[in-house]
This record gives sequence, structure tokens and C-alpha cells, in this order.
Amino acid sequence: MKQLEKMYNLIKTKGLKLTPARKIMMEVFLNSGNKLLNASEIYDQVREKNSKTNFSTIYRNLELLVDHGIIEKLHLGVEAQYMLLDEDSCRHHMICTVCHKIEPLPYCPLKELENYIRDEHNFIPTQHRVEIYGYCKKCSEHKKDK
Amino acid sequence: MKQLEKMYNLIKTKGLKLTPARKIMMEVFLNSGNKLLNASEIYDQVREKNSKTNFSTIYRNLELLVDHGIIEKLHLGVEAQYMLLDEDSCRHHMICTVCHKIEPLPYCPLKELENYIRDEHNFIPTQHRVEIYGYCKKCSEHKKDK
DNA sequence: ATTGCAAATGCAAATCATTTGCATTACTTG
DNA sequence: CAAGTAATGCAAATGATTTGCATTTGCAAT
Repeated sequence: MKQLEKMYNLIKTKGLKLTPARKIMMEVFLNSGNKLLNASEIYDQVREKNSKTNFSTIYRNLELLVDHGIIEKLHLGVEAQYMLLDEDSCRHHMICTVCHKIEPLPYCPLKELENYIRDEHNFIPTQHRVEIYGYCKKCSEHKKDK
Repeated sequence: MKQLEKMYNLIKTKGLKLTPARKIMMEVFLNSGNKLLNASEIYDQVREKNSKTNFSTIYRNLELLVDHGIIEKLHLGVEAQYMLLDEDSCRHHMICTVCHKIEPLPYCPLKELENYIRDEHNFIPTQHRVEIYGYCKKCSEHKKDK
């Protein structure tokens, strides 16, 4: 439960009120098993614990949490997906195309690339995103079907 | 005009009919100056040349062109964006956050990274996407405001 | 503890991008 | 040139996300 307390404190630190909806949303993220969640998955899971929470509350809080750097919003398809953004977080992920589990990649291959881009392409890099799609360990073991 | 003819042939090669809407859409892409275009930008530009083209035609053709590997669809924000996919195309882009011009990156930094991922993370990479955000040449020259 | 108030919420309706059903039209192949 | 299928126009549906407004609530100051 220490993780959860930390999240609560983080929310307060940012000057946000610690409301029931927000508490439950943090639980949901911590229990997501590192999967990307879309708004309605989050909504459904929050409703299991507090059946009166409204969809607009979910959306408003997601936006707020993104703005405060607590979660990250990814637009991989028609609907946005969200994930917890931990301290040492980076923008490099391994995303399983089967189970949608997302794992951070603790290594940035782009240092040299950015120098090359700056020097050879007259483009000033400020941000980058690397996404590696494929099969995570579990899914590659079970993929007798594909 | 050679470029455009090539596009026309490509469409026919794929077994698609060469309709006015499709012709104009190819023109729009070729004249986009390598910018990402969203559906309504494409719609507006097509309407300039053929005022009766319907939005659903645009969407249907965009989907078809994506399916046939003629254009690429990127979900960077709420609305999808599209770009021409040329022969030697890769999934590595430099995207200007000011003017939204997109330039392909003729170098893949991920060969080694994929080996590392496979060996150290038990993850089998099948696809990847690299996006470098920043200022393109033009915009970095003019950015007195930022 | 109680109060005051800005922040957060619920609700319903609006918005915006995208999709779809269906009747009509128009490319292309023979 | 005709036939058949693919493509289109139109209007309405869908689905995700946002917003206005009245009500409630967390929490800092009393």
C-alpha cells in the first residue's frame, strides 16, 4: 500500500484535492499491471469501487493528471490511452500488440541520432518518442495461434 | 507532373479505380510540402478543385489508401493525420512542432536496440516507430517569438 | 469542530471526428 | 457501347470527448 500513499501525496503536492474519484483512479493505474488503459476501461474500473462516479469526472481528472505530469496520454489509435508516469520515466516503450502491456525501456538510443539530425538535417530536436511493438514474453510463449 | 502520373498508376496497379476524388487527393498530397494533413484539411483542398466531393468519400479513400500502402495514417492527437508513403519510406520522422512539416529520417537507429531488447527483455520486436519532435530549419530561423 | 470558498462533481446536452446504410452514379473491362 | 462492380453523395448514426451549470465537497483558516 506504500505505492498508493505515494500517489496520494503526489496529488496533494501538486495542489490538487484528494477526492474519492482521484484516489480510486490511482488505484486503478497501480493495479493495471502496466497496461495502457483507455478512458472507458478506467471508468469501468472506477465504477466497480464507486458506482456514482461520472464519465466527465474521469475525463476531467485524466486531463488534470496529464497536465501535472502524473500520467501520460498516448494517442495510438482512435481513443487515447493512459499510463502512469513514474519518476525515472522515459518516452521509450515496448508495447505488446497482443495484450497491450507496456514496458518502459531503460535505455535511450537517440543521443547520437539527435546530434546527427542537428548537424546534417538542420532540425533542432526537442522531444522524441520511441515505440517498439512486438510480443512480450508471455504472449510470445502463448502465440500458437498467430 | 511525372510524380502525379506515377501516383495514378500506383492506384490503378492496386486495382483501385482512378476517380476524380482520388486524383485530386493525390495532387493534394503531392502539393502538401511534406506536411501531415488531417482529414478536413484534405477535404478543404479537394473541395477547392471539386466542390461536390463528400466528406465520406474522403474518409473512405483515406482508409483505402492506407490499406493499400499508398499513404500512412498517424495518430498523434485527437484527429488522425496522413502522409504520402514513398517507396523507400520508413517509420522514422522528424516532425516540426511549429509548422507540422514532416521529414523522413533516412537512418534507422534501432537495429542494435532491437537485438538488446530481444536478448535482455524477452520481448520480440516486430515494428517500431521513432518520432523526433523539434524545430525544422525554417521554423528555427523564425522562432523569435518562442 | 465549524465555516467559507474555490475546486470538484454529476448530469445532460453539445461537439467533433469518423463511420455507415442505401440509393444513385461512374470507372473500367470486354 | 453495355454490364457489372466499385465509388460516391447524402443524411443519419456512432463513439469519444468536452462543456455549461447547478450542486457538493475537500481543506485551509478560523
